[in-house]
Amino acid sequence: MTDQVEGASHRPPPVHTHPDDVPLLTALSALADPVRIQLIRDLASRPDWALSCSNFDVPVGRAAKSHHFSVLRDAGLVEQRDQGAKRLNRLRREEFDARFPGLLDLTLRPDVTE
Amino acid sequence: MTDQVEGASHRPPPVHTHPDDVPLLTALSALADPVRIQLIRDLASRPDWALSCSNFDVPVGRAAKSHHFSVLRDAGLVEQRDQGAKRLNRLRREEFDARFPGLLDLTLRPDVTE
DNA sequence: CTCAGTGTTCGATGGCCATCGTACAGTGCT
DNA sequence: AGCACTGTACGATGGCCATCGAACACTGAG
Repeated sequence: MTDQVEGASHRPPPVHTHPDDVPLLTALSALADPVRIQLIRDLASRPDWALSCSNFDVPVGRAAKSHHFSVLRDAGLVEQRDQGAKRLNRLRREEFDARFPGLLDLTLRPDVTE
Repeated sequence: MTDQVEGASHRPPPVHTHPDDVPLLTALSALADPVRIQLIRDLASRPDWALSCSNFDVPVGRAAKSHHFSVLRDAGLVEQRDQGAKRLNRLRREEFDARFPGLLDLTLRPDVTE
């Protein structure tokens, strides 16, 4: 029925951590990984909620990918929303930037990769 | 004689990497460590060349400390200069900030530690 | 209901890294 | 020369983490 009101989701929604509750060390550790940097950049190149987890092109299996998204959620970098079987993603640009000014911009700059 | 000209140092000078040659991932990995963050903060709280390696109050032995300074050098964060038996340190504020704007400021902010 | 697709969880594994103790090399002082 | 101090190099160790395969749960479609 494509019902938006009677959600009745029989699946635990993803647990999020707000950037304001994230220690600096956690944020830096989350960003200090090539796969996660790639995920963030891919995410930034598309509109919010445009990509589900399986749409990301990274050289790891589903299990590892799921793990990486968990790390990104805990670091306040990514928000997830369930829609059907898919789990849609959004980069928490403004909130994360308010907590760690400039850090996300730095990560998204293509020239610092060398 | 406390000669400044006839240095004749029989010791290999420390190898440095300029921040411009440092990939983002290297910089983030270097900063994603509690001991190194402490070293950087201690360094920032004193004038340039004021501290030798042994002066830092970090809960690790000499060997580990030496390793950490090596990592910081490779990440373009610290410059070292030999003076006698001591090895003096300087935080490469401007150069590093030119390459990764805001990253060092973020690391030095005391409130993001939580 | 069955099936294909999506994502999480679990246990196991391999590798990287922070740390330590020790030995060693310079340096300056007596 | 002898000594105390500073820092590095080396080998070993322990722990953490990224990854995988497999099993499982949920979803929407046929």
